[in-house]
Amino acid sequence: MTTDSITFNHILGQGRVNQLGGVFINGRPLPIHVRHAIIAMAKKGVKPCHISRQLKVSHGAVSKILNRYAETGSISPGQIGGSPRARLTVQAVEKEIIIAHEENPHLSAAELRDVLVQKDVCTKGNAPTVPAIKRLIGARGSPPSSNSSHHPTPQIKKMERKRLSYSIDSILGISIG
DNA sequence: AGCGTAACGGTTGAA
DNA sequence: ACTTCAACCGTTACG
Repeated sequence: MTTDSITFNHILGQGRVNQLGGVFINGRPLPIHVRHAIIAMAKKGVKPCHISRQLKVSHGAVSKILNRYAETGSISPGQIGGSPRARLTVQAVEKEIIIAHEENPHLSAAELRDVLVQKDVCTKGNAPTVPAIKRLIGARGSPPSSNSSHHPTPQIKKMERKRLSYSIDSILGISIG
């Protein structure tokens, strides 16, 4: 354990030690395996304080990660640098869309998109486009599609799409494609 | 003792 | 190529 804890953290020279004796890198997210361990232990019913001591992670971080997981279901940290325009975790949005769809299967893609905005999961600016949502909910096993009237797809949508080409829309598109 | 939250110092990545 | 800026990070400290 002792030699394992130091390895590359020390080699890289960025490793710092917190009050609990755990190694962390200031300004950087915790390693993924630590996060996974936190979630796994929480699922087993381990109390947060115990998790904190066991993994040598500050209780503040444990609280934060646990809370994030409870709300979004996402283990990964949020997007750090990048564009000032809202860019949030794809997983969170994807999950929210699925949840919203399961809870309200009758809602249209546009309605689901609005729900996302209302839930503050994303904003009007970064919300995925209707086609993207349709693809997402359609790929999961809901086979409505076919017949009915196809949407006219206004030009403004095209503009938005261009603006969001770097955003979750494109990511969502390739993620589930 | 345990948990939530603000403050603090730090890094990242696009503009 | 360099600087700015806004988002997030985890630790620490306080309530």
